[in-house]
Amino acid sequence: MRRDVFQAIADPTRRAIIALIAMQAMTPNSLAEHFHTSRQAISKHLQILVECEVAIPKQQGREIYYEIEMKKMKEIDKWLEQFRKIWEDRFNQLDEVLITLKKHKR
Amino acid sequence: MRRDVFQAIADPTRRAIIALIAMQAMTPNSLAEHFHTSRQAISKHLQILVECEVAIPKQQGREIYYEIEMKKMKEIDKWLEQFRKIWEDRFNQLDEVLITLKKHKR
DNA sequence: ATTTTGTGCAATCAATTGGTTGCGCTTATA
DNA sequence: TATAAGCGCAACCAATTGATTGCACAAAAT
Repeated sequence: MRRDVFQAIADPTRRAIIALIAMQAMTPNSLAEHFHTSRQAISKHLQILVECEVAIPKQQGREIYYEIEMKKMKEIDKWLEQFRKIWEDRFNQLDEVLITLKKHKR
Repeated sequence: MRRDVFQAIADPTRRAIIALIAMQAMTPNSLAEHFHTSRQAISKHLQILVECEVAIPKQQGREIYYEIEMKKMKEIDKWLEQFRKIWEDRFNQLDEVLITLKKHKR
C-alpha cells in the first residue's frame, strides 16, 4: 500500500478535512458535520491521513482529536521547489522576449 | 471522472513524468526508456496528465512531444498557500515560546 | 512500394478506492 | 447501574486504477 502525502491530498474530501484540521484539531463526528457523508466515511479518510502521517490522533476521554502534521504539507512544498525554479526562469525568459520586442518596436 | 492536478500527482510514475517533461518536452517512447514499464503504460499516464491539463501534446511529424503546463503546478502552490500562512504563524508562536523560556532562564 | 517506427485506442484483468452497514468496545451521562 | 455517545474495525460492494496485450493507422525509412 503506497502511503504518502500525495495520495493523501488526491481526494477532495481529504483535502477539505486537511484544511479544517489545519485550523483546529477536530473529532470525526464534528468533521462529518461539514460533509454530506457518513461518520464512517470520514473515519476511513482519517485512517488514510493517519497512515500517510498527515493527521495525528490524540485521544481525549472518549473523543479523538485529529491534528495536522505540517511537516507533511511542507513535503509537498519541497517537491514543488524544482518547478518553482523552472517557472521563475521561464518568466525571466519571457521578460527578455518582451524586452526584445520592445526594442524592435522602436 | 475527477480530473485535477492533485489526482495527476498522486501517482509516483506520473510525478516522475512531470519532472522529466518540466525540464524538456518529450515523446512517449523516450519517456518510457526512463521507466521499467511498457510504452502503453506511460501513454496511459500521459493521457491522464493531458486530461488534467498538466501535460500538453504537440504533434511533430509522427512524434508527439508532451510539454508541461506550469499553470497547473502553480495551482498546487496556490492551494498550499493557506498552510504556509499557518506554519509560519506556528513558527512565530514557537519563537515566542522560546523567547519566554529564555526570559525565565535568567 | 514495402517495411519499420511512433503512436493511440479498445478489451481485459487484478488491485485499490470510496462508500455502506453492522458490530463491539470504551467513556460519559441519567 | 443502565443508557447513550464517540469511535474503530471487519465485511461487503460498485467504481476506478494501473498495467498488459493486441490491433490499427499514419509518417518515415528502405
